Amino acid sequence: MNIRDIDLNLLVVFDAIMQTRSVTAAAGQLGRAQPTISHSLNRLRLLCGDTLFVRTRTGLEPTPLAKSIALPISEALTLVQKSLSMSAQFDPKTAHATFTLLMSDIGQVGLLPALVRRVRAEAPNVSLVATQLPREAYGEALETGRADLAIGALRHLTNGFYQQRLFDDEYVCVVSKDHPTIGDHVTLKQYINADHVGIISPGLSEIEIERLLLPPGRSRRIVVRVPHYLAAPALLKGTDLIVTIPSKVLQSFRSRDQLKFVHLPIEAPKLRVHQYWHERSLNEAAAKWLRGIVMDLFADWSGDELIADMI
DNA sequence: GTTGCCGCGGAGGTCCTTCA
DNA sequence: TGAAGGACCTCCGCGGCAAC
Repeated sequence: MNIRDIDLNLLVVFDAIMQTRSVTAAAGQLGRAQPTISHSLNRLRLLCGDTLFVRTRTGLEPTPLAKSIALPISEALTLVQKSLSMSAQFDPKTAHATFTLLMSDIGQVGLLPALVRRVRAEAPNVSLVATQLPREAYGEALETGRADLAIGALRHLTNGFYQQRLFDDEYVCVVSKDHPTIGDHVTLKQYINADHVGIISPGLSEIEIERLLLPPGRSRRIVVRVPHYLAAPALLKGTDLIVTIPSKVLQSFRSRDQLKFVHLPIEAPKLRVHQYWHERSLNEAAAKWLRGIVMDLFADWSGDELIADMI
């Protein structure tokens, strides 16, 4: 028997006759005419090479073959029905799912704890995987489904991607508390002449950051580059280095007592943090639920409640 | 790759008859 | 009484093809 010859509706008819032990009753159950069900049964008989049901005084009695395939067919139909309805709706209370989120290390420290608490409260069988990829790999990860959501300032994600603003942040400078030349504020001359720590951010490239923060034609001297924000405090202590970071990153540093922050010497545009997803998951119920949770948690987020937990 | 058109085959419906 | 099946009709899905 070739699976291509099987019409799923024939299995539905078989299941209905198995339940009712009657062609007429099966027709009533399925909303079809009695001859229709009879025709369907006939096609099934030809496909299976078996009469499947024989008439007796008490109704249609299944043959041994019909009895042997009844349970697998019933389970298969249930599975198909469940699978189709699962894609259309998502019940967080009962759903088993794993979501992969792309976010920076600081996102994992600052944003993830609140998200985990919320997800565990609403969806006990849902797991989260937080990971960080090179900037150029974010798009492909979302496009192929290796990741469900990305959080950050990922301005390079445009065609085929959707975004939703979560909160705004601003850049600040951080230096060692005993910095030899920078006191309570930093001048533009001091900022440009200083030796900088560069963060290899998955969001904005260094060129984009320079364009945002510095007057045209000016550049910073970066003497050390690190891939994680959390590496910055150790590099700053006892040195004359300076790092430019979003203010919420500063709040996430556990040991801030040996550091001080100063405002930028120029008026820099706000850093807009969004959640990003690919159009493939635009209408997926599970993905919509996750985006709703993230939006609910971090829209106009101050971050204070999270920082309070960490200090 | 998508869309629209056309022809064909098959499934479903009704009506009716036959049979167990 | 209810299942099976024949005759006939309608409708719909699918494949092939062309155009974009």
